[in-house]
Amino acid sequence: MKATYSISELAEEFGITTRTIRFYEEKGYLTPKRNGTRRIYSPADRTSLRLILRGKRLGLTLDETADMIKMYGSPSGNQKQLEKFIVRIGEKRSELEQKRRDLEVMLSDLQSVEKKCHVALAEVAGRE
Amino acid sequence: MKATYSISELAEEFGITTRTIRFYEEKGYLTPKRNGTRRIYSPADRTSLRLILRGKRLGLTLDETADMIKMYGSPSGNQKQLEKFIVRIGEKRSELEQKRRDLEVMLSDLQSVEKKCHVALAEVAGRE
DNA sequence: TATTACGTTTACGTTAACGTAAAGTAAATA
DNA sequence: TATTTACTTTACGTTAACGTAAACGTAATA
Repeated sequence: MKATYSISELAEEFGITTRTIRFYEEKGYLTPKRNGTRRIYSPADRTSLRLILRGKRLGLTLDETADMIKMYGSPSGNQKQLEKFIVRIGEKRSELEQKRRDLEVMLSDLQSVEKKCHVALAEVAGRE
Repeated sequence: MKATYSISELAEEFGITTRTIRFYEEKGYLTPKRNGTRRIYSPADRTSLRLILRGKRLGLTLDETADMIKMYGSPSGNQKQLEKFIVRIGEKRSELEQKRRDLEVMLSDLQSVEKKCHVALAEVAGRE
């Protein structure tokens, strides 16, 4: 497990451009250390980046993803704050569960189309 | 089951604006009939809209979703076309399965945070 | 030592997916 | 008949998430 990463290493690993990584920093979603003028990324930075890209794949905005990343910190605060926080978690969860339902439907639709395809293929093959 | 819908009926049902629906038509993703100048939506149009919004929730672009909708038609063509089509379906499926894995991870992360919250709550409650 | 590789900042450009506003039509209702 | 109510077209505006290009710095290599 490497201790630090350059910007182009991360860009290559995740299949994105360095511009994208700098953009995330510009917007405050990443805060790498510097060696002189060069950016130095820690494993924690790398993890943040991974989470950002995961959120992106699921159609979350950067703000939404940043919100989720914040949630991952260990929960603190008084009773009221904790209770509010639990409510927020519940809201996020139902969003994600909706997405999961959408996914299941799409996947099963795809599967049924694939079956039809194989039937049609057998049709064609049977005619030669 | 209604036979036709007005634009505002659909907008209200799906929680979007009429502008959004007109935009989808402008881009060719919907093609309602007309009664004079008024748009008349069939149940099939409504289904298309539902699929578009489902894709949107999952972070698909309109083009990607339109592609998927096209796939849902009954498959036709010669052997080569069918085989190519099956490959495309497989690609789409692995995309969606990646999304599903992402979702599962996020959901389980959320759940573990929620547990921590309840522990913290018990802590606080035990102190009064 | 020249040049290649990798990095930097600054700044304007682009695209998708709508928002918003203006100005008009057409049917239903007071 | 006057006025809502619902709908229309046209057109410019906005935001997120980067792309692209210019001009420059620095460190390793030929």
